[in-house]
Amino acid sequence: MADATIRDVARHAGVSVASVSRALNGLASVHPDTRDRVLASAAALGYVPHAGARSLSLARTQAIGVVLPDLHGEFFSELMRGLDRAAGARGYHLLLSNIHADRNRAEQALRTMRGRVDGLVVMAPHIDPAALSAMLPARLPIVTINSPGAMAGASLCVDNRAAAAAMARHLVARGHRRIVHIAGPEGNNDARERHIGFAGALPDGYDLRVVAGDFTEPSGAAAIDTLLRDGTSFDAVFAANDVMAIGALQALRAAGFSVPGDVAVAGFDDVPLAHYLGLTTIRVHMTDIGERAATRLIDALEGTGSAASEEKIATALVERATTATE
Amino acid sequence: MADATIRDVARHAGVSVASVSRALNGLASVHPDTRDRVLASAAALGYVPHAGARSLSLARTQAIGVVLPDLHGEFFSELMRGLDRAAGARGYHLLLSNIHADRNRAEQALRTMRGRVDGLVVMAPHIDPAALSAMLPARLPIVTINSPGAMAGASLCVDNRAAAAAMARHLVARGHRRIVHIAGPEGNNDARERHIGFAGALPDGYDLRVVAGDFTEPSGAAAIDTLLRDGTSFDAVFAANDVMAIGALQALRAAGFSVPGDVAVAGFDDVPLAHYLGLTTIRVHMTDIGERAATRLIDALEGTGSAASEEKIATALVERATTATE
DNA sequence: CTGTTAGCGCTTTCAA
DNA sequence: TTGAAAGCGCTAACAG
Repeated sequence: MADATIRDVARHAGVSVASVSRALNGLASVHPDTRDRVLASAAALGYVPHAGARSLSLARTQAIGVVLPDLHGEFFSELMRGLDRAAGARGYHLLLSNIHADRNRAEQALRTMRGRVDGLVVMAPHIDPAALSAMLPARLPIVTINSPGAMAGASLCVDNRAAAAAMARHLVARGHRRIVHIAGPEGNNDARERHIGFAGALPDGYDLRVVAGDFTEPSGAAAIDTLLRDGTSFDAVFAANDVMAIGALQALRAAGFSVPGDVAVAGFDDVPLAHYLGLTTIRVHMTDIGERAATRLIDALEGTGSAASEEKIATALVERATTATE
Repeated sequence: MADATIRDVARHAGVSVASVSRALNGLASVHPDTRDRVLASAAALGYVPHAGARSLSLARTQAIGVVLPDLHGEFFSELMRGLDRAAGARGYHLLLSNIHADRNRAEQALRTMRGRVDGLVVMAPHIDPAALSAMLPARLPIVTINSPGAMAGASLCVDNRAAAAAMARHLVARGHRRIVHIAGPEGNNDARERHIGFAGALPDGYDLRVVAGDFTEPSGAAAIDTLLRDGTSFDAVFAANDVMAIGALQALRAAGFSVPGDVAVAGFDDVPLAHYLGLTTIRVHMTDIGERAATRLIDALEGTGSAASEEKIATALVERATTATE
C-alpha cells in the first residue's frame, strides 16, 4: 500500500484537506476537536508529509546546496560539520554537489539544483566569478567561500594575505633572511593571495625566491630538490600549504639538512599531521567557516540578514618546532 | 522577473508545454523543427527545469539521502567521496543528514526525507535495526552500512571479525602471548565485532586482558595507565581503533616502554596518522564502501539489482613499525 | 507529430 | 472555524 497522503488523513478524520494542513502546521484557526481528530488520524495512518509537494507549493525547499571542489580529509569534513550544524539548527537540509574540473559537468550540477534548494554555498577557488554566475540559475541566493573577486551574494574569505604576512613577520623576527616560498598552483586564488601577502610583508632588502608547486606533497619535495640542485642557499621555507611543507621537510632532512637548525619550514592549513610533525603553520577553522556560511545564507533567505558583503575569516599562526629558535 | 517556466518556453516557441517537455527530455516523437525552436527558446529565456516540480510529477527525486553519525576526518570524507562518485555518475544527488544521539531529532531528520529522496544510505552502528526501521518512512529503499543485524534492505558490512582475527594471528605469529585489547564503547557494533573476532582467533592458552575504551585518544592512554597501575604485564596491545592505539602508544612511550621492543601496538582503521606513526593497523577502504552503497541502492531503485542481502567488505592488515620484530 | 488535460501532494485564497 | 478549488511546474495519457 502506498504511503498515506494528506487526503487519506482528511478522509480518515472526516474533514477537508485544508483542515488537515492547518492542523498539522499548527495554524491558529482550527477547532481543538478537529485538531485532535486530525492528529489522531495522522498517527493512525503513519502519515508523513511529502516534502517535495510541500516545497512546490511553498516555493521553499528548506534545503541549501553545497558545491565544493575535491576537498580532502579534515578540511572537507570540518567544513561540512559546520555547515550541517548551522543548517540543521535552522531546519535546513544539505544537498551536495562536487564541482568537477570539467566545466560542463559543473554547470550541469549547478543547474540541476534549481527547484531543489533555496540557496547555495559555493567554494570554487579556481573558477572566476563571472563564469560562476553565468552557470548559476539566476535568483538563487549564494554565499561564496574563498572565491576570487566580488560576487552577487555574500562571501566569506579566509584572510590569506594577513595570515601569510604574519608568517613573513614571524620568519623575519626569527632572523631568517634568505627565504623561499613554495607557491601553489597558478590560477588558484588562495595560492595567489598567500603569495602576495607573504611577499608584501617582507621588509626591503630581503631575498624572496619563489618556486612553483601544486599543493601536493611530491611538489613540495621537488621544489627543494630544484633549489638544492641550483645551489641556491636559503634559511627558511614557507610553503603555500601544509602538504607541500611536509614534502619539503622530508626532502630537506633526506638531504642532510637539519630543520629548524639549518632551515626553518612553515606551511598553511594546520592539517592534523602538522601537529604531529611539529610544523609551524596557519590554522583555519573550517568548522567556523561552514557555520558562518550557512548562517549567512539562511539569514539572507529569511530576510534576516544584510545584503552582499565580504567577511574575512581570521586565522591563527601556530608556532611549532620547525621554526623554533634553538 | 521570476525564473522562466516551461510555459514561458512554450509561449515563446509557439508550441504546447507538452512539446517543450518532450523536446527537452529528448523523446523521439518530436519534429526536428519543433525541437529546434524549443531549444532556441529555452536558451533565449535561460530556462532551467524546476527539479522539484519534475520530481513531484515523476515520483522520483534523483536524490539519495545519506544519514550518518558524527564521523571525523578522512573517514567521513572518503565515504562521501565514494558515495558522491557513484551517485554522481548515475545522475543522483546526495542529501545529507546527521543522525544525532537524540532519538527524537534523529527520527525527525529521517521523516523529513520523505518526498526528498528515492532511497537512503544509513550508517548507524549504535541504533538497533528495529528502532531504525520504525523511524523510517515505510517503502523507502535503504542500504545500511555496518548496522547490527539484518534489515529490510541491503547491507554493507566491514568484515570486522575477520579483520580482528587476522590481527590476532599476526600478533601471535610475532610471538606475543600476553595480549591486551582496548575495547570500543559498549553498544557499538563495530567495537563488539572486533572484540569477538579478536578473542575468537586467539589460540587456547593465550591471555587476553580486555580494558574498556571509548574510541578517543585519551581513553587509549588511560587504558595503558590503568594496566600499568595494576601491575599487569603484557607484550602486545590491540586497540579497537587507531585513535585509541595512538593514545596507547604515547602513554607507553611516556612510561618508558619501547614500542615495539617491549610492547607491540596495533589499531584499526588506518587513519592518515597511522602511516606517519608507523602504526600497524587494519585498512578499510571507505571510498569503496561509499561507492558500493550508492551503487547497490541505485541498482535497487532502478530495478537492476538484487534484493536484500548482506555484503561483507574485505579489509587489509597493514603491517608497520609498531609490531615489527626487531 | 502535437495539443489538451488531468494529475503528483500540498498550501492557501475565497466564500460560506 | 471550515471546505471547495485554484494553483506550484512538470509529465503523461489520450485524443486529434
